[in-house]
Formats: sequence, C-alpha cells, structure tokens
Amino acid sequence: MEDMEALPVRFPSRQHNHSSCVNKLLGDAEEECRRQKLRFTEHRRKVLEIIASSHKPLGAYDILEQMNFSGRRQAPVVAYRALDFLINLGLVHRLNSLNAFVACMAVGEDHTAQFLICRQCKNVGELNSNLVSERIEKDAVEAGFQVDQQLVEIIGICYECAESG
Amino acid sequence: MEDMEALPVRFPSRQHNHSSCVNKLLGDAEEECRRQKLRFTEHRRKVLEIIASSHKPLGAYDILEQMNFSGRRQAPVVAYRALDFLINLGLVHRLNSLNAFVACMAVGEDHTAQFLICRQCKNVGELNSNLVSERIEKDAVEAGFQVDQQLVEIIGICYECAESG
DNA sequence: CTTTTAATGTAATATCGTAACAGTTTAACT
DNA sequence: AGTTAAACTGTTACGATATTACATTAAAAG
Repeated sequence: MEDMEALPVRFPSRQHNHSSCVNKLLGDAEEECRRQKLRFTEHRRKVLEIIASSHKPLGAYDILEQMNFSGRRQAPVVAYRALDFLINLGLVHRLNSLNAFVACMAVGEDHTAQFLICRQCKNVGELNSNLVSERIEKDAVEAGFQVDQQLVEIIGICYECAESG
Repeated sequence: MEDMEALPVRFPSRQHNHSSCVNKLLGDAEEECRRQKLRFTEHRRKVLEIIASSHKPLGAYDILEQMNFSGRRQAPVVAYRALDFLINLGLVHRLNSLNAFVACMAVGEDHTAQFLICRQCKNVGELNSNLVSERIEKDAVEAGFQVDQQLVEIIGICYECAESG
C-alpha cells in the first residue's frame, strides 16, 4: 500500500474533509459553465452540492429529499434534469449497478473512470486507470467493435473496511 | 478483422441460428442443476428459453409478457425469481446500463465477461478477455481495493452495423 | 410418513425515471 | 430598449422497474 498513489485512485478516507472538496467542485462547475456559456442555475448548484457532500452514492429521490428548501417538495423531474446536465458536464457520474449518483473526483482531467464500490461502507472511489481503459478499447476493437463509452463498476471491499475487519 | 477469434469474443452474427444455442443452453442448465442438485423448474426453463431465444437484451417485463402460457399473466416477481436463479447459476447476465438480461454465451468456461452493447442493432456480444479482467483486478488491488465482482459494459457499434453504414 | 426446505401464487407497494405542455427567464439580435 | 429564439422551470400525470410479505403447495431428507 505504500505507493497507492502510483495509480491515480481517489478513495475517500475516513478523516476526509468534505467541505473543501464541495467548494472545489462548485468552483470547477462555475468555471466550466462560464467557459462553455452554460447556466449554472440554482437547481444545478444545489444538486451538485448535495452530491458532492456525500461520497456515498445518492439516488435521485435521496437528492430530491434534500432539495426542499422553501418547504416544498420538488417533482422528480427537477432532480433528473439537473443530474443530466451535471453528468454531461462530467461533474457527476451515474452508477448503473446502484441507480445512484456520485460527484466526479477528477474534474477536468480528461479521465476515463472505473468505479470502486465498497459493499460494506458504501463509499465509492474512482480508479482512473488508463491501462484499464486502453485494454478494453484495444480488445474491443480487435473483436471488431467500435467503442463509444465504457462502464466499469468494481464491487468489493475498500482498504479501510478490510483493515478494520 | 482476420484474427477476430484470437480473442474469445461472441457476437451473434446475422445468419446465426438461434435454436441450436437455445438447446445447448437448456442442456447445460439441466446438467448444471443435476450436478448441483438444484431444481430446474418450469418457470426457470421457460425464462431461460425466452432469454436464449433473443440476442437482444430483454427486460423483465418483456420476459413476463412471453410467459403467459395458460393465458394468464404472471406477476413480476415470478420473472425476477427465475432470473435471480439463472444469474446465480451463471446462465444469464444482467446488463445494468439497460436494466435487461441476456443469456450467457460461454457457459461453464469459468469466464469473466465484458459486454459489447451495439447501440444501433441492440445486439449484445460477450467479450471474454482475461487481459481486461486481470488488468482491472491488478489496478484495483494496487489501489487497496479487494475485488469481488466486475461489471464491464462497453457501448458502441458492432462490426456488422459499422460495415453496413 | 413426517419434518424441513424450497418453490409458487397472489396482492400490494416501493423505487426509479420520463412525457407532455404551458409558462417564465435569459441571451442574442436588431 | 424591443423583439425573437432558446433555454430553463413548474406541474401533472404516468410508465417502467423491482421488492416485500405472507399464505400455500411441492419436493427432498430423515
């Protein structure tokens, strides 16, 4: 484990400080929207904030529950619209095996992501292994398949959970 | 494309004969159930038959629709129970990105599968690349993660669709 | 032949996601 | 500024996917 950082992996440690990464992500979002002349509206900001504040994946309806500022419950479509926007921007990822969403941990790094999903603590890490994505691309092409998108979700036990029994 | 079979890939070609692979799969299922002393009941047989007869992924409710022998419509849970059984046996795979199910194309070969999903013809192929699975395993372990299960879904265009425009 | 385990039948409900359309805000262009 | 086009929002309704719970029946094990 000494050179865990040899591979670009982001797994949230337990003493991890959320607020700093929330702020970072909001900043990145603002900047990216300015650059692409897109609107970073209140819903979008709020949804990103909610997702970024949790390293555990959140379902759309979990997010929705946290959106009732003004005491009023929003319609599901409100959350889904914001999520679509954020996913297209690369700020949020969807985990297909969980029907849930997590904030991107490597914004703007032009990364291909594989997700490490701990089935014990439910935290999700992002493995950014070009070796994996290149291997997939290569083997698929060799099989005559033209790759548009890769979805890689790895389920298991994270380092901290393995340590603590 | 000459040595497409260098990699163990199964993508159903257009002139592919379904009935033979349906029979093969049913036979494999029977044998496997005998070996493991499990019951290959009517529902389970029927669901496997339905899935195996299609190389396009089927949703649970698509399957359900084809289950009304006796004219009566079955409850969803009937399909899901049979699907769970078949998945545990390794005879059926679930595609998380589609909420759909396909028959396994490499039964009993102790394979790790990656799925090639053609977004044009909707056919699904199975890429059985140990290089991919080993790369994932290796990089995840290096990142301190203990892997239980890999879900790899590759979305793109298959060879035949690419050829025909 | 009875006990236990596995599978089924059935109803209800939970969870996840989208369609459609009217109204409003923002940006872009005279 | 005033007009138009595009993007976003609000709201209702609905569609699609999946599970819980519990009573009943069938099969296997002793």
